[in-house]
Amino acid sequence: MNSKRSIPTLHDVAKTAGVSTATVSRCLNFPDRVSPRTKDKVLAAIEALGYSPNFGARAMAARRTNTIGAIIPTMENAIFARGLQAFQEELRLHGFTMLVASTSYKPEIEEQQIRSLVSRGADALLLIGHDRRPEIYNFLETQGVPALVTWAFDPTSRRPSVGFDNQRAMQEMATEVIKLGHKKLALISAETAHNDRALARRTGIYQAMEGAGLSPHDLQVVETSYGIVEGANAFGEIMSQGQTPTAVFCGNDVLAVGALRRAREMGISVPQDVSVIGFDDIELAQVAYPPLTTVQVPHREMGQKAARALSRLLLEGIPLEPTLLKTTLVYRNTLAPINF
Amino acid sequence: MNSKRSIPTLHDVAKTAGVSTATVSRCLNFPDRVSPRTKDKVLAAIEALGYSPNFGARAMAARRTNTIGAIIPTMENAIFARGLQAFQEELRLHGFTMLVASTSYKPEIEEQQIRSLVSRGADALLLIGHDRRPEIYNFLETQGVPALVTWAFDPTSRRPSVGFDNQRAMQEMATEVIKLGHKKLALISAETAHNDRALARRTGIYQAMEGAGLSPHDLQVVETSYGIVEGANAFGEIMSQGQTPTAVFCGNDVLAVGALRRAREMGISVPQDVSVIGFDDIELAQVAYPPLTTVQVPHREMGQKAARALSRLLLEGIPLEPTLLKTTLVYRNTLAPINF
DNA sequence: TTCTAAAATGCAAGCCTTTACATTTCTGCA
DNA sequence: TGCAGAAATGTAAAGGCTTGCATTTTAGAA
Repeated sequence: MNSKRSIPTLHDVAKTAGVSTATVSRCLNFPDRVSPRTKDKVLAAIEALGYSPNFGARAMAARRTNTIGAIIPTMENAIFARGLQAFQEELRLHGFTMLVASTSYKPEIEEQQIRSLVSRGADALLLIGHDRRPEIYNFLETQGVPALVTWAFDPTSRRPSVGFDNQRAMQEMATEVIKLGHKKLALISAETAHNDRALARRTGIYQAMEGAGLSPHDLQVVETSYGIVEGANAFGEIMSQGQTPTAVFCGNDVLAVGALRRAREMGISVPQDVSVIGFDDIELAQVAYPPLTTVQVPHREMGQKAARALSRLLLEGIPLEPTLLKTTLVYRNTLAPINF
Repeated sequence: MNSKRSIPTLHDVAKTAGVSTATVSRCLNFPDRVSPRTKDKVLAAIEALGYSPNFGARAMAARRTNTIGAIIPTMENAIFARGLQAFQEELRLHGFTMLVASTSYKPEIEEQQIRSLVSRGADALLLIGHDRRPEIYNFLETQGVPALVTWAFDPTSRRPSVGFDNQRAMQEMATEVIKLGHKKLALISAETAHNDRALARRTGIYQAMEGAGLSPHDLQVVETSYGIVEGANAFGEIMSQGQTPTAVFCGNDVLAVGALRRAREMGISVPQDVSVIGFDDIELAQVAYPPLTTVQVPHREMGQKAARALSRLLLEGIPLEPTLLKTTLVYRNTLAPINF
């Protein structure tokens, strides 16, 4: 019986409170345009009926959903989980809800997800990295859905982003490493195919090498997918070649932790025999043994600022501004000078 | 000019394709109820116009949003990130999108978020744990929004859940620990106030102790909030008392990793001087040093099964069934017998 | 070729809220 | 008390899609 009673509508509330639907609507959306007496009646009716506004109708009439979509590779990567968490918390403060979709790093899935979230009524989108087909950007434009790029900052791109300069950050780190005397280098990179962040990090190393007069051939690059085991295998591969490097950069901390583990298994001491450098500074980095030298990225700050920028755009019409966040080199125990 | 052109509607597509709106709609929703020739025309029109269905209208007309809400404490906790990731992936396979909200472990925020997601049109909800006010469950019922509880399994509750038995899992682990000769125990617990999972885990230890004839007084309990540092501090507190335990249970792996770290700082050897036991088996546990003995929980499986159950309910009307998932004891290097 | 049943398509009524505009009710002052 | 202007409230249209039902087209059998 209870379950058969249909869901109460604005109309029911209006009838119960003895007012018009317009008044009830105003009560909800502009409480001070309504007299206190009426407001009380209406709120009582809402309470009594257990009314909750119908989302579809609301979205249609108001032409907005107060929902923002976020499309990331995967939440299992702590950097995205952390950033999204901050993003969502900040969004909530401004009255927005977060829709989440993931791509497993596959561009086709990302396209689908973008379309899906747009047709799901997202008022705006958070995207990772700049690298996608222009058609997608066009689609977003015709649909009138603004998109903000994060986790990357490309000064040459005209699309606004809230992020950090992957290339510069890695270049700084590599410069320090080279200063310590390292000349034979390796990089365990995430797959660069559709990942401008991974690409930028690699480029950063090349630039540092060039600046120090090293040949690009002195960097051995292995690309691998994401995961501790994958990092371990890549490290194993690198260290079984003839010419072993003295410093191994890793595209992210997870790969680095894998490298560390394989090093231990192979009886290679870090940093005595080889230095290992991570990227991101997630929790894992400080828990790893030995604690990992890495590049600290302000993931939470990024999520928060992205949310703020988007709310301001949607609520006040303030256009998105490119925002560059700072990264920091974190020296822990996996990097040592070459003449140890 | 381009940007001024308004967003195309179903009607525009119908006109362009020379068919009725009903046909276009069917093309989108029941492709095989439409002749191939017509379908081609319509799809071409959709493509040409860059049409994407209006969500609000769709939701209103169809009385559903194909959106499922998930309300978790925080994505920064890897167990939830992992579970949600699997949840979202599976949801996508069935055509649903995931709305995410987080509570920071605060019941008031959870209530708000539940209301918020319901009014955001969530067709169903994923919730963590059983413990919440009956009013909330009533609200969900009047709104006709089914909710599925996860991360917990309470055989006495009539609400369906897809989860595991926290109490039983911890009891099994504690029984093993006691078998190894440990008699003085400690527990670094997550806050139990609004967390039935934490409570159940504690109860599990008490039950194992009772089964082995130990007094409840032989378990020293410290409650703390989530975090590595928090775990470290709790461990420090426990080990500075007169009566130090020989085994320290931790409510989760993160706390355990903190304990491990503080142990090292204090010069306490694990497991020689004291055993440390985690819960969850997240990545951190295997990376920790020494690798952590813990309880493996099938987070991904849980997310996936929850998604399946909910899709089946929404798509085919198959009611939710309580589903109990198995946990496993994972022996690594932080647990040793007492007469080491 | 004609007829019938099935398949494809069209028509039009909702779905529930917001909001511009119209109307009524106050409030305060002359 | 009467009146103007402000405040509160009401009326009704609009918003884009789905879907039950009606109609047309098609395919296959006679």
